[in-house]
Amino acid sequence: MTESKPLRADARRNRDAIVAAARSSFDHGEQLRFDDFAARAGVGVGTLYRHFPTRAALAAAVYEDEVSALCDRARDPSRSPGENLDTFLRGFVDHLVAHAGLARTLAAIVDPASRAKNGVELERTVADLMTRAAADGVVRNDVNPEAVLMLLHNIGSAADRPQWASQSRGAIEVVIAGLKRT
Amino acid sequence: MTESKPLRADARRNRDAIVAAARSSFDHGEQLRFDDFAARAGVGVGTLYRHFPTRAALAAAVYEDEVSALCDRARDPSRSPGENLDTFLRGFVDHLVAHAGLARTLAAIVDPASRAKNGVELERTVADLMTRAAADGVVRNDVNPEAVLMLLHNIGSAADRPQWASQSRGAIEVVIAGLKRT
DNA sequence: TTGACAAGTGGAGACGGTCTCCATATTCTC
DNA sequence: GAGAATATGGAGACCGTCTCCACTTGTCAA
Repeated sequence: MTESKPLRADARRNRDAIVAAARSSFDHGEQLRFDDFAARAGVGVGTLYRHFPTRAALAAAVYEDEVSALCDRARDPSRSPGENLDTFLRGFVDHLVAHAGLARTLAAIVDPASRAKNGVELERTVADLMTRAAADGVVRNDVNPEAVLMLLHNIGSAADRPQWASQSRGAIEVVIAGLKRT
Repeated sequence: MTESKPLRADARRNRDAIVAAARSSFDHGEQLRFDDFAARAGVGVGTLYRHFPTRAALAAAVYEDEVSALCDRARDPSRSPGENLDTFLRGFVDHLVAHAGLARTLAAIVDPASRAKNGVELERTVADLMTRAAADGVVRNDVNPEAVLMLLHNIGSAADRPQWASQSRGAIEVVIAGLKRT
């Protein structure tokens, strides 16, 4: 929401270190005491609490970083719009599969509000990729981006089913094929 | 599972008092410290922990009592089988509506295992009521009890939607009507 | 009834995770 | 480089959770 003040250099550094440490231990499926995130990041507990008053706040920051990283990689000027869309979708699923522990942890901790907030950025990204690819004539223009987003969401929220990894890759290929102009 | 040893009289009394206290505070939506359940029941913490090692264990006991009470009231010899079935179904929903807080709390705490365990008793009761009513010729005999149970289950798990109470009563009337022999 | 043993009790206090507080340190601004 | 603003860290307060055991109560055979 409020992007407010620019952080002082050292504060920014510490914040980033904390988020990185949290991301890593979430990803490994570790169940840490909240204070331990501080130790992992090499900062004091006070610093941890100033930046992230609760576990959920920390998880939200990790989640936001994940979404941003994904969205940033979405547009590569050296590729065609159609390739960008395909690459993004495959990359999305690959990322989820490679970090299933992270996906599970975030699904369990992140609260609906920040989930929704970051969903907006994702939606904008997908919509943009689809619009460009459609303008280029390679994908259909009668598909709602939200429909695609819903499919992605369904893939993500099934992260604890057996066979999930292979099923996900199969599913995203179906989506990619389904988007192609016939 | 293991019904094991019969409790000593005082132990039984204490256990019942704890469950009653828990039921009451769950119902009121209170968020008590675990130790406080003991105080409410007028027993020591040690007694609470011996009977219920965890919050989930306590919730499971409350849940079991609820289901048993519901099932016990199911068969009234002074009524016809058809009336018994109708009464049971309406009573089920009335009970849920009257104790929405309890339903919510139990839904949040009770673990799937004990949910399943008590589900069996419910299913037996419903199946029995339906069989008798069908033998009496007042309801159809081509409906699976599990289907009815599924309808009941969905009613219970929607306990926090707005309009839930009136929608639930409407829904159960549809079920009752739908079961009648045409 | 009573004695003796098993069963059950209560609550002080150990334990451990969460969070606050503030003297000190670092960065920023001019 | 001085002063203001900002950020730090970690000792220890705080507060639920849970254990432990000296003591009480119930049970039952005699």
